[in-house]
Amino acid sequence: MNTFLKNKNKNKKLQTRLEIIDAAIKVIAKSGRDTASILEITKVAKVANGTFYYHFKNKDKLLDAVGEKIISEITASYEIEWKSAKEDPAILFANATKTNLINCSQDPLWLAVIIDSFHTRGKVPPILRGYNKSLVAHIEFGLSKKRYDTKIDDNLLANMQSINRNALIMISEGKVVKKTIQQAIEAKLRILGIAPKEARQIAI
Amino acid sequence: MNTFLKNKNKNKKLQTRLEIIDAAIKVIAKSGRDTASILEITKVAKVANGTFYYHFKNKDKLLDAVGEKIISEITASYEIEWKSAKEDPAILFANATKTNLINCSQDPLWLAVIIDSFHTRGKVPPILRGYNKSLVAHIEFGLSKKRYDTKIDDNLLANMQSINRNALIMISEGKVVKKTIQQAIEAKLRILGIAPKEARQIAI
DNA sequence: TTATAAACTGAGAATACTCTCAAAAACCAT
DNA sequence: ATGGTTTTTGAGAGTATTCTCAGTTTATAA
Repeated sequence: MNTFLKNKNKNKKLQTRLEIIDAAIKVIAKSGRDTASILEITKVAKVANGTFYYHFKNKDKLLDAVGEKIISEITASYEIEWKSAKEDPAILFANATKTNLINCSQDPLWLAVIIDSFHTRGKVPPILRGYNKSLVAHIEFGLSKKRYDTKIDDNLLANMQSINRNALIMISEGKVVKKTIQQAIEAKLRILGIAPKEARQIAI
Repeated sequence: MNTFLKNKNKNKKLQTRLEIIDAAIKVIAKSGRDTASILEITKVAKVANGTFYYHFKNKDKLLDAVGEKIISEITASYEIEWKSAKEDPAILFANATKTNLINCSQDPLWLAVIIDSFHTRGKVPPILRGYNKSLVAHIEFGLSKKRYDTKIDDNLLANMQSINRNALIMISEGKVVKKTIQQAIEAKLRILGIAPKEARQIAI
């Protein structure tokens, strides 16, 4: 069998795989990761139950794939030049938060899955894994410029993530996106040690 | 049958009920609300599976009872005079937060159950229900004294709760209690609009 | 001691879910 | 068309869970 055939088959296989992932996103958005069943996902994807197990070893692997898909969609056109030394770190950070929250809010289904991924015991889902690294870099940049008054530790990072999460929940419940994002930015900057009034200025 | 007998029987019934609730707390602390099974709970409580259904209509009712038990334990000796008009609202709020977090940390099992109760989709568990009311009262008091710079809304309350939750998670993971509580207080005051340095002073 | 109501028991019915596997279908180079 | 390979199918084995219920045990008033 030549390469062409192999690619043909690969594409077919890939397409079914993607259909299953899309169905999973729908079902997870509705019922949450834990309650979502393979049976319902395959029903939505219109494939047989066994097909699922041809494509994924188990439910965990599917959840990884779902997380990776959403991450890649969200971060696709998402690059912040936080290194540009001239800019105010607080403003860079505000912009990054805004971009991030807007990207997450693009699709109600992603929003639901991302929020669901915060409700996690144990293993951190892939959706959340990459986030801390860039967050730390941002905050370190601000600290190096003496812009913030805080220390970086797990507690701080958790609080930053929680503020994002709460903003996303508000958005998913129908609150005005722009105002909600402003509130999130203001809260985060205040925790970092920006003066209350200035934090509000930057957030607007 | 006279009252005495009825009371005797009631006590016996009550005791079994309490044993089931205690077992439930152990199992939920280990596996979380969703994964905890009646079967395992009755095994830990050393009663037959059927006994559970003699005492509780279903798992939901048990979870309510667990929440109520923990709440009542935590709030037993817990009364803050936030009305005392002479005091600084920020200091009162700091003390309330401290008391609350310390109370929650008394027992690792409660801690685990309370943290688990934050990981919730849908219906708010009873453990969390009462909290917002006193939180709002505190913040309103501070606003009336022009001490804070913020507005009260769902987002603010959610952020306050999240900071508590993150502190409890840190404590349950072995972080130093005192320092963790200080960080939580500092973060909450900063979000409310207290100047960064002053927030740290109050938190210490 | 006995009668009676409350409390408890555990087998099993009903349901739901994950995952396997032998067989069928689809695909495509020849 | 043929044949070999990949992909899909769905029945069902295995497991786990919730909840019911007919029958047993326990406590105690009389």
